[in-house]
Amino acid sequence: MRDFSPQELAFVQQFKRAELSPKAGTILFEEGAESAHLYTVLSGWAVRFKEMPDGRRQVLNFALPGDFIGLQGAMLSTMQHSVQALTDMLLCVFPRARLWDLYERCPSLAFDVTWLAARQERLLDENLLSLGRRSALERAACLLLSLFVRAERVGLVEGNRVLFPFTQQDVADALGLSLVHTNRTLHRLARTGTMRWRGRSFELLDRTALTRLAGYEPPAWQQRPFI
Amino acid sequence: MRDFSPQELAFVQQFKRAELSPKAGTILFEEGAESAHLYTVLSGWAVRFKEMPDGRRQVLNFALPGDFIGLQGAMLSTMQHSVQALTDMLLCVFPRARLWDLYERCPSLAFDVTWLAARQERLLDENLLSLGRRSALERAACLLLSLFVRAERVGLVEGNRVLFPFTQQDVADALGLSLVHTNRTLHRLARTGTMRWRGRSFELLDRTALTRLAGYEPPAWQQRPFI
DNA sequence: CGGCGTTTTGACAGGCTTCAAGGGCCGTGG
DNA sequence: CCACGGCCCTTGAAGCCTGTCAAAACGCCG
Repeated sequence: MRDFSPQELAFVQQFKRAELSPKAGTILFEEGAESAHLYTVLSGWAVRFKEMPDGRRQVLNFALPGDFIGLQGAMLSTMQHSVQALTDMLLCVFPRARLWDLYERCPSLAFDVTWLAARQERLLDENLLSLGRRSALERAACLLLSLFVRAERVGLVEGNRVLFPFTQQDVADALGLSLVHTNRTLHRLARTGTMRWRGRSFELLDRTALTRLAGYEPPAWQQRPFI
Repeated sequence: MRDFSPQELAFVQQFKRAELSPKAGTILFEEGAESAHLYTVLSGWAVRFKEMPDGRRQVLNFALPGDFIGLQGAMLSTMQHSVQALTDMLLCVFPRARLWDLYERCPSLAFDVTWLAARQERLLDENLLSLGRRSALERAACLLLSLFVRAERVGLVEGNRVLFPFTQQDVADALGLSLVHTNRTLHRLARTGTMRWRGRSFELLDRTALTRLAGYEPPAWQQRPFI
């Protein structure tokens, strides 16, 4: 993510008790449960989502390498959302109990944690705008573009292709649409010639046009500044 | 919010350079601008919202006493949303440039900042579920109930009444609905006998029933734990 | 080859939006 | 004191976007 000072590095090493390699499909956190630690995603994709008693499901967002998961649970006792691995993953485990130590002994890392939280909040804001005010087509364009850009940042894009490890059902749950309508919308989007998505492989054909369709200002993807 | 240690108190005093008393309607932050400081709400209400070029507007959430505003701007350079005062307010000003000092010199307060960010994120998650998966009636019930509970926490409720300082247009923009449909929905909700909202005065008549209508688990409003 | 999860397509119903206009409240000014 | 304008709330009607129901096609894997 960024260069660490030797001191920070030592500290991270000390915490980095373990790594975890959950298989695709593994539930990493379950709504309502207490979480003993939080994770940094080293590789792989995950979904963060909520479910209602009657089965309705909303995807809150996706987690990619470099993202934190479980911070909410660590700060506020129980988790109020679930997280599931979409691919095989590699996670860096961070014991929740030692979060306070981190704040006391390594303020620069504490700052990073808050920075990640703020970045996450910005993503959620953007999604909120989508669900509340964008049409189905705009939403789809917006989501796919956003995921593409994020994937690009962490080097998951080759040429103009990414492997999207989720189904149309996942996309539907992220867009707040029905599966059927999501399918039709994706086809409509494909017919604009701005992108292609067959199987699991997504291809960006015309970034400017897709951006315009999304009503989307590509959000100059902030890098963590050096304080 | 909680009891401070003398040390923390001294630190806060030192930062608390100024208070600000914006009038209702004042824009506190503007989308796209750099922000020089962030605020803690001491009293009054504000809206956090985003706007699209064509005028569509989505309110992201409301800020009440005890909430932070502007953290995103402080951590990630430019603001990507606007904030407007709904009432006359009293704000505690915190210079952005000194945020880092706080992390270095007062970890317990730094921890609080992150805690607030996590709480905020949880609110956004809940809203996301509303916009994506709840019907208009459920959304309205959910929002009103959530605002009532938050107002209750900070002592703004008398008996079972609160003063909601926003218009139906604001609610519509929060729910992601049109003004017309929001109006109809609010009437439909009133007809269930679970609440009343005339003028600016909101009255909760049947909390359990309204909760059920919202498909809402009242989210045990976490207090900040003593580490 | 059979089975299951995913994607696709069609038809129809309905929730929500849009357009339009009227009503109520309140502060301002003549 | 009353007329006026502005903002907010309310109500009606028409139509579109999106949801639901249903079924078939596809692709993958055992």
